[in-house]
Amino acid sequence: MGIQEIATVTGLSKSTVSRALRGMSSVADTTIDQVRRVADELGYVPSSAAAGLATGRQRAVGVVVPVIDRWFYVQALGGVDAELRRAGYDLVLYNLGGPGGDRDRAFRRSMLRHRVDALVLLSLVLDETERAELELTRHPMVVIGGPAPGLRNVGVDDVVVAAIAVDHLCGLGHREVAYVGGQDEAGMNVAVPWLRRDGFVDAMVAHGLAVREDWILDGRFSFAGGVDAGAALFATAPASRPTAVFCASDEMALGVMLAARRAGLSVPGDVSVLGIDGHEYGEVVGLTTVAQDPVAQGRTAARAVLAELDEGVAGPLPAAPAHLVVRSTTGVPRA
Amino acid sequence: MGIQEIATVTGLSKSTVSRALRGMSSVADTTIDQVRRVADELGYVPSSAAAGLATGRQRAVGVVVPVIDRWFYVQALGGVDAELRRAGYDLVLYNLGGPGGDRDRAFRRSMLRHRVDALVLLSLVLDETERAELELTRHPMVVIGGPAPGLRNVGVDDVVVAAIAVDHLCGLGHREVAYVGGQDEAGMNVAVPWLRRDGFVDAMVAHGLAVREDWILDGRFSFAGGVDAGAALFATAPASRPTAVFCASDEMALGVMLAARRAGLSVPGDVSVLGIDGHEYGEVVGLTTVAQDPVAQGRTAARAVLAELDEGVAGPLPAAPAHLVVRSTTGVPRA
DNA sequence: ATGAAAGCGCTAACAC
DNA sequence: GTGTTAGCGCTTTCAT
Repeated sequence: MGIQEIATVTGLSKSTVSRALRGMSSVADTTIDQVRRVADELGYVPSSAAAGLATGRQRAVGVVVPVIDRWFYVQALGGVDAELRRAGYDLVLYNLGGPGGDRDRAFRRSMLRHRVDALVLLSLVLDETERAELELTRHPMVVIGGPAPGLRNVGVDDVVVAAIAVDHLCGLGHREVAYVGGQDEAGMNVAVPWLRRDGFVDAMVAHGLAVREDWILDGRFSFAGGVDAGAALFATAPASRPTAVFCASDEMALGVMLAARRAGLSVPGDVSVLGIDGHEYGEVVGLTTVAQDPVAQGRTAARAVLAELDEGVAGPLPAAPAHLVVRSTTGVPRA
Repeated sequence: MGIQEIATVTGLSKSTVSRALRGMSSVADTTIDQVRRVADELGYVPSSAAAGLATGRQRAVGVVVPVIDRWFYVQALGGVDAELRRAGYDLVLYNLGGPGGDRDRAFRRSMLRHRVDALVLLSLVLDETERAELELTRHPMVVIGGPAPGLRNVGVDDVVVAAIAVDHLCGLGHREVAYVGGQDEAGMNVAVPWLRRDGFVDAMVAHGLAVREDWILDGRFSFAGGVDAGAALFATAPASRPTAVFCASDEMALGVMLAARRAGLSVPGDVSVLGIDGHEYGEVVGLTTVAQDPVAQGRTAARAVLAELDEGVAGPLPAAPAHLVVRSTTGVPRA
C-alpha cells in the first residue's frame, strides 16, 4: 500500500512512480496516467510523514489562537484556512484554551514538533521565553491583530480605529462619552484591549474632552459583559449619564444596546452606541461601527507565511483597512 | 539538531536517547536527566514526521467542518480540541468552506494523507464515494450532530428535541405555531435541518394540530435569516399570525425576536419564541430554548476516537442530553 | 540499562 | 524519460 507496490505493479521504479504521482513534467504523460490509475485501484494513500521527512516540508501551517470562540478569531481562522487550502496546505490548530488552558504546554510540546512549516499567531503577544522557543524552529511567523514586537503583523491600527470612532462621536457633538472595553484576558496577553483604550483616551484628549475614570468599563469583550457594563452606566441619574458609549467590540456594543433598552433609553435618541468590528449581528440591528475585515487579514497572513516559505521573502505586509460604517445607533446628543 | 547530536554529546546511543526522551522506565533516571538537559541546551526539537514514519502514528486527529463560522461548530471544535490537547494530540482542521469550497478536494487530497490518526466529522453526511475514500484509511471516525449511516455518532436526537419544544408550546396552550428552520446548505449535506423540521411536523400532528405550509420558513440558520423569516411572519394581519414561533436554532430565534419587536409585537405577550441550542446570547436576552452542550459533544467524540485508537474499542457512545430551558420568551397565547 | 542495526515511505541527487 | 542509490530522523527488535 505504498509507492513501492505501485512500482511493482507497473514495473516502474519507485522514483518514477513518485514523480508521476506528483505530475512532474519529466515523466511521460502515459506513464503518469498509468501510475495514477494503478494508484487508484490499489487505494493508495500517500504518507505525509514520509514525504515530510524526506523533504523537510510538512505542507502544513499552524494557527495559534488564545481561545477559539470569539468572532474575530473564527473569522480570521476562516481566512487563513481558505488561503492555505488554496495552496494545498493543511492547517493545524493550536488553541491555548484561554485562562484555563496550559499555555506553556502548547508552546513547548506540540508546536515545536516540526509538524508545521510556519505559524500564524492570533492576537498574541509572546513573552521572551516563548519567542525564543519559537525562533528555535526558524519558522516563518506572522501575527494577526495586535502588534508583535519583533514579528511581522497584519491588523488594523487599534489606536487609529479608536480615534475614528471618537472623531465620529465628537463630530456629532458628543462630549460625554464612555468606553466599554476589556482587560487582558487572564494570562492570554492580548494587547488589543489596551491599545483601543489608549486610543480612546488619546483621541478624547485631542478633542479637549475629559475622560472620566468611572466611564471606562470592562465589558469582557462579550455580549453579556456589554449588557453588564451598559446596565452599570445607565443605572445613574440622567444628568450623570454619558451621551455616547464607545465599545471596543461590536459584541459588547450589542450588549450595551440591550442594556439601554432595558433601562428605557432610546438609541440613539438618549444615547449613541458605537462598536468596532463589523459583526454580522451589528449589520442587522443597525449598529454603527468601525469595521475591519478579519477574513481578509487571515488571508493576508497566510499568504505572507506561504510566500516566505516558497520564496524566502518576508516583505512588508499591507495595512489592514478599517472604516467607519455609520448606521443608526449614533446621532446627535440629546439637548 | 537531531537525536543523533544528543547521542554524540552524551556519549550514548541513539536508541537510549530516544528512550530517555520518552521517559521510558528501562532507562536509568540519571540518564534521563542528562539526556533531557543536553536536549534542552542543544535546543532539540523532535520531528513528528520521523516519529510518525517510524511508529505509524501521527498523534493528530482531523476535524472536518462544513463551515467554520457557526456557533455550534465552534463550540464543538473547542470541545474536541480540549480533549485532544489533554491527550497530547494535535488537531488538524479541515474546513470544507461551505458551498463555495471544494469539498472533493478536501476529502481526497488532504485528509487521506495519513496526516491524522482519526477523524471527527461535524454534522456531515457523507455520500458513498466519500465514505469509501475515508474507509480506505481505516481511521477511527465519529460524527457529531447528525445521524451518520454506518458511522458512530454523538449528538442529540433532533426529532426528540423538536418534540420537546412543541410539547412545551402546546402545554402552554399554543395551537398555531410556525417553524423557522433551514435548508440543506448547498452541497454541505447536513441532515440536522431536515430532522428538526420532521420532528416539528410529527410532534404537531401528534398533538392533533395542523401544520401550515406557509408557516414553515427558511431562516438560513442565521440571525439575519431569522429576522427575515420573522418579518415575513409578522407582516400579516394579527388574526393570521401564529401565536408561537419555534426556531431550529437560537440564532434564528434571536432574529425572530428582533423582527417581532420591529413589528411592534411583544414577546411573549403577542407571540412566543423558542429556539434550540443554548446560545450565550439567548441566555442574556431570556430566550427559552432546548439546550444542548456542543462542547461536551466534542469532548465525547474526541474521547471516543482516542479510545478506539488506544484500546481498539469502538463501544457505543453516550447519548447527548438536551433539555428545555424555560426563560421569558414563551408564555400562554394571547386570548 | 544500553547498543547495533534494520526499517518506516518517501524524495532527491546523480547516472543512464 | 527512467532507474539507482542514499538518506530524512526517528523507533524498535534483538543482542548484550
